[in-house]
Amino acid sequence: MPMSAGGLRELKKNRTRQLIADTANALFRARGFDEVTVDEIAAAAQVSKKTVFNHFPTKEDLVFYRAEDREAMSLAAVTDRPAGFSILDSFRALCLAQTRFIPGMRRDLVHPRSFFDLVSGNPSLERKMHEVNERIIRVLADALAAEAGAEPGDPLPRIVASTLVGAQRALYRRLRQRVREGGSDEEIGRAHRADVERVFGLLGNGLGGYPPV
Amino acid sequence: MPMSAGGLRELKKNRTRQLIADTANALFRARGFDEVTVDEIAAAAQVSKKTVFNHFPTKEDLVFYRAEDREAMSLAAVTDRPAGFSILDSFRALCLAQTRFIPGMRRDLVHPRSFFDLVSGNPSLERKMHEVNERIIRVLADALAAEAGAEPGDPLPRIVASTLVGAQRALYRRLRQRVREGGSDEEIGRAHRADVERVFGLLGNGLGGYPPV
DNA sequence: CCATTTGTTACACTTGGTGCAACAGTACAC
DNA sequence: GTGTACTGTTGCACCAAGTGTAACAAATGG
Repeated sequence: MPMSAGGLRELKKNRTRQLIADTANALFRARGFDEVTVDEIAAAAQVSKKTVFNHFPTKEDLVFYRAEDREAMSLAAVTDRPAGFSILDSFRALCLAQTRFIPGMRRDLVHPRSFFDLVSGNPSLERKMHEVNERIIRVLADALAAEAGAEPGDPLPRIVASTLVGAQRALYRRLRQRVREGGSDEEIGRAHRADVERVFGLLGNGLGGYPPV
Repeated sequence: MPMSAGGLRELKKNRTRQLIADTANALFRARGFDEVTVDEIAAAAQVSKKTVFNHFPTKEDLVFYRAEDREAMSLAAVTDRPAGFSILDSFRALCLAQTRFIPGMRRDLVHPRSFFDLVSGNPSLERKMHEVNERIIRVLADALAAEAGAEPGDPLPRIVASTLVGAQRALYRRLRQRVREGGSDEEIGRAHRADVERVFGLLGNGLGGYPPV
């Protein structure tokens, strides 16, 4: 009989998975994505190459293996929102809360190769990132369609989803840029909140007036 | 001395390029993307494998080698619009004009493997498509930022660009779906125009009220 | 006709990724 | 405990995408 969780087998499997991911990312950060081969990763993690690919279907997945978190958060902003909150409100709240990533961003920036540096400038990793993004949009769009009771094929849910995720991403990027440029948490937080209000002001009132004359 | 165009060498080069692309796409349509190797393409086009990769950096580029067209069209909607037209107006016009793709869609649908079938369901091609898309968004965002006189790092142009391109894509998909479901050009055109108005109505008036209660 | 440029080729090589059969440790039933 | 089914890991052979390089051949310009 199969057992789903809690067993010793499951535990070891997860350990192996984590070990592989950690080993790989340490190597990537030290030397860059393309400069590390899967054979090396396997050797460093003392595991066979086949095992690496058993856990991660592609080399890129070794970098993005936590992408589900972001997906879950975006989705929760839709499904678990308090009564009276519009979806736009929820996403605004989600974006305002991005300031909690500031410490992590600061930590990331001291690395010789930040996570961002790793991804940006590497075509295959950028592709993978867009893929992850697109998946989030799709999931969100489905949730929106369900809530709106949209008929199948209705393009609106997808457009709204793509807009919201796009806004979230752009604001995240902007925030990281602000952190990179320096300043206290308070200053950055204030500026970020202003960004969020500006963006959601536009989204709330319509794009027709953009750019302003 | 180098010569940019018109020479015999240039001509032959373009011929080779076209030949390779045509041969490849014919094979892809006949048997599917993964079921055709680059070696086969090279053999069928009577060209060396290296030559294929000289013209197209990746196998996926053989499918998307016309992507620049879409990019140019989206960009023109911003830069070449008549006075008094907002960007939103231009994109609405661009989306309304999508009905001109209906004949092409009809032709595509009779193929054993339509272009859409080729891409959808193939992870690497989907990734490539998202990459192309993201590039269009970036180019458009830059144009928007320039026009709006936005300061560097401003997230707004990117968000607007991502929304507009997302809308364009979703409406295109919807249109193709309508074509697939059948109906006269008039019926489909009418339905499409209604879709466009609905979408741009929402974008013009703000997303706050979505979904309606 | 000669010299230069440049697209094409052959070939060896690296690397990501798969399929398969064998192996080893875990789970479980008795 | 012991046997047995399950499942994660392994080694290995193999495929295909993509690169580097040096040689080749056609076009260009003088």
